Order: sequence, then structure tokens, then C-alpha cells
Amino acid sequence: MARTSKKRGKPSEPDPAFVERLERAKAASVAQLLFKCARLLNEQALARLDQPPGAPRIRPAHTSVFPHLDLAGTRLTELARRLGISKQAVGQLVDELEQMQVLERVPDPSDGRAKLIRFAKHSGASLLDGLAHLGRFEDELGEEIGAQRMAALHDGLGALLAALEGRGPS
Amino acid sequence: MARTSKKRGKPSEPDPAFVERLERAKAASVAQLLFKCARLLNEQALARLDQPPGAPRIRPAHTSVFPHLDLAGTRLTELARRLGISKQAVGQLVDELEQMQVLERVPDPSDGRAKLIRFAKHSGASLLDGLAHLGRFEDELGEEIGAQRMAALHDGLGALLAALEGRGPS
DNA sequence: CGAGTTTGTCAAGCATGCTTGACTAAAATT
DNA sequence: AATTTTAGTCAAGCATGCTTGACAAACTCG
Repeated sequence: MARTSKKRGKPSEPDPAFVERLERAKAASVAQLLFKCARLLNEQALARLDQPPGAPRIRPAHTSVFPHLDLAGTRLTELARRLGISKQAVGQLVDELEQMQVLERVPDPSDGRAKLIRFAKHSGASLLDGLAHLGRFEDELGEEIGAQRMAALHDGLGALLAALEGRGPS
Repeated sequence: MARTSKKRGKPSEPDPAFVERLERAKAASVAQLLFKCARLLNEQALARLDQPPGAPRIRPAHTSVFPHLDLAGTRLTELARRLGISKQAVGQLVDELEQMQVLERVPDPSDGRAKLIRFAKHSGASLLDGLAHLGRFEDELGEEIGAQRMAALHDGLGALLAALEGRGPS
């Protein structure tokens, strides 16, 4: 970092309007924080599960499914609608989670075409235990940064999400 | 939702411990909010630029570079270090941004090997203007959810990021 | 019953955002 | 001067998380 270099005459680059635009471009601070946090949070949360390296692992995309699952079971199409992605994409996620015995598909008694997707109530589902453990992770972080801040974060994110959903997709 | 199905004797599935684990697994609320917000924010922010469909576009990964750029220019290796990714990955991002005339590479006068990466002060850089416009997007969202909440969000995310960075990579 | 819709699946493909490995040229170290 | 380190690049590859298209079986409606 030995910036012993030259600055002859001019003080580098004065250009004021340029610098302003530039600072603007750099200033996506909340968005940047959001990204980094999301990335790190996912990363570390999943690292906690320390799953076998070779076998199919639970990946970030999988976790997004859980909050949309009803206890009684939810249809694939409904899941796709809630997640805002294609049925096929959900199907793949469910396939993998089923293989890991985290979820299970049962035929919908009220519709022969449909299947209900729900948590497997399989006793050996240690992965599900691991997932539950992830809730703890959040609690820990809450302790670390303070419950109040965590609550504010929850509130702010909720509002932000509402604002975002309110504009984009229309 | 017409749950006309069978419930003989038992009220569905009483299994209390199971349900608790399950709710835990579903309860990654802050993390889920974080993800959705990050995704939507990126999506909508970039949609604002409405760039030509055929040509190389600015993608989410690009924007993560800007906050780490010094005005005087920053070396690729330093950028890679700050971003926590490989030099090659940064190189590719810079390549693309250079092609779009958003950034430029200039030889580092103090080191013949190195190049300084900085914003192109090219007059026709309408893309940079567009990027600056993204700052406005955040401001707008701030107005929508309230400046106070936005500040709380900023604070909370900062703390969360610090907590996350403090544990993981060690 | 027959037309049309809906549910889930099979298959293939693609954009993104990285990675690792090998290499050149310039600098620093000895 | 010889060796080692550092800066950047070239090339290839891969995991992730989707997509679109086509389809069979089951349901709904006329």
C-alpha cells in the first residue's frame, strides 16, 4: 500500500459531477448489505448441517420450500404458485427432499391426479432435526446482535418485501 | 382446502414433538425474508435499467463490484480479496463491465504488472447514469417503508453482517 | 360421452457465478 | 544474475437453480 506515486500539478481527478454519479453507483448500501447477509446466512446455516459430502445434500433452494408447506400437505402446483417458480422446478426440489426422507408424497384422496407433499414423519429423519436446528441458528444470531435489532430487522424486511412485491409483478 | 378426508378417531396427527420440529424447520423467518428481499430487490433494480436484450447486460454479480472500487482505481487482486472470490472471477466481471464502458483498466504507474480498475469517465456512459439511478431506487423504497425503518434495516443488516463475518470464515 | 382443462412427470437446456489449473510478465528477494 | 513471488490472463469446467416443451392420466363441464 506504499502509495509513493506521483501527483503532479492536479489533485488527481476533480470532476465533480462524475464523482457524484460514481458515489451513487457505489451507494447501493442496503441492497449490498442484503446480499451479503443473505449469502453468508445461507452458507453458514447449511454448513451447520455438516452433511455427508458425497450424498445429496440439502441446498439453499430446498429451504425455501419449507415455509410454504402446510401440515396437512400441499400440492405441487400450489407450491409452485406460492414460490413463484415452475412446477418442474418444484418437482425437482421435492424429488431430492423426498430422496433424503425429509418430505414425502402421498396421493391426494380428493383428486387422483394430485399428490400432497408434506414432511415425512419418518423417525430416522435426522435431517429434519438438523433443519430444526437451523431455527436455533437464527436465535443465536438474534442474541448476538440484540433481540431488539433482530425484531427491527424482521419488521424492516417484512415492510421491504411488501413494498417490493407491491410494485414489481403488478 | 376442502378437507373432507378421513379422520378416524384421532384428530389428524397429534404427534406433538413432530409438529414442533416441523415448525422449527419452517421458522427460518428472517432468513427467508432476507432471501426474498434480496432476490426481488436485485431483480427490480436491474429491471429498471431496461438494457438492450441482445447485448451484454449488467447482471447482479456486477453490482457487487462497485462498492469496492476506490476512486483512484483498485487492483484486480485487491478487488478479489475484498469480494472474497477468485481473481479470475473478478477478471471476468471486469471484462464485461469494461466492454460496456462502465469500468476501465489503466496500467498502474507504480507497478508494471498491475492495472488499476476504475470507473470509466467516458462521457457516453449512460449505463453508469443508469447505475446511479439505482441509488434512487433505494431512496424510493425508503420513502415507501419509512426512513426510520430503512435506517433500522441498515443498522440491523450491518450488525448481522458483522456477526456472520465474525463467526464463519474465522 | 367427448372436449377441454389440470396435475404431475420426463427430458433437455440454459444463464449465472463461480472454480481450478496452467501460464506470462513484471517485481521483489537473495 | 538467479530465484521466488506477485499481478493478471487464458481456458476449461462445474454446481446451482431455474426454464421450456411435450406428455399421460385424472378430473370437470357441456
